[in-house]
Amino acid sequence: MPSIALPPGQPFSLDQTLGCGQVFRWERSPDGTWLGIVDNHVIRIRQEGTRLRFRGAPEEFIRRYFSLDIDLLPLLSSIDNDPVIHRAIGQCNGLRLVRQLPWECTVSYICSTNSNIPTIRRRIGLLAERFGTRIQSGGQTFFTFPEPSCISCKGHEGLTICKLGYRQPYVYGTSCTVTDVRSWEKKIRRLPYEDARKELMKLQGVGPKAADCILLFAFQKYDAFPVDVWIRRILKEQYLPDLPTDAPLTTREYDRIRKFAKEQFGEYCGWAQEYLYAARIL
DNA sequence: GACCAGGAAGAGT
DNA sequence: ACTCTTCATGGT
Repeated sequence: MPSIALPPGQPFSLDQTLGCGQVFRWERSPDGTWLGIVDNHVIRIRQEGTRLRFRGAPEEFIRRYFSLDIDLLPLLSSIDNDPVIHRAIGQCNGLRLVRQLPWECTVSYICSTNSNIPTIRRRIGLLAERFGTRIQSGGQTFFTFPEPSCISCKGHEGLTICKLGYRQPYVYGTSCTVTDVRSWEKKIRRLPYEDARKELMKLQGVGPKAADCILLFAFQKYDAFPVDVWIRRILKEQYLPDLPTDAPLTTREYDRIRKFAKEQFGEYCGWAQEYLYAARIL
């Protein structure tokens, strides 16, 4: 089994990284081995101290997916600007943002609205089972995440068994809009954060929160700061006590929070968001 | 059964 | 440009 030696001074925690809620198609077995489907790879990976043992994809793919090329300590010290984020960083030692595939990430966060993580995971799994390509690995069957044309091929009723609820027409509509994933991806990647955000929000089912998640998790726009109910709660408790409690989050409040986060944490505020989110339960 | 979950669209104003 | 309502599903 191939392995990667993590260099000293380059913190990485597989459990923090895959367990923090940024990805939906990874599962941890009791012995600590994670199994995930990324693109057309069925990856099995475990961490033994400062060594990663893996199967199912080339080493370079693993390094890139887990952002092992990023020098984490300077990045963290750039956001480590107050006691609250300091504690979150301490609690989530070795958490890294991964580089998700844009199309899968987009559909995932369309499916995420007003839902909890287990439900989102189930929807993504159903989409793959229904429309993805079969992969055999280790005597088991898995499915890739489907291309847009595969999702839309049977009309929007074909999606019903995936139990997307009111998100079904959004996934269908967006699949019809993004016919050419490669050029779509290239177009978004080329744009700076604010422009890319506007472009993504043209897609059905993609609002401010989903757009920010897609930009942060799939396009490495690290100045994106997704605001969900948890982040809003944390910011109200720890930073902005005058935020309204339970009224629906308006565009103006969302933008105020984004602006605050950028000023408080800097150009890597998206990483701060993920540390705060991951530490929310602790 | 009420309430919540990594919100967004559409109508009405 | 703001406010209000509705949306489908599963877990607690």
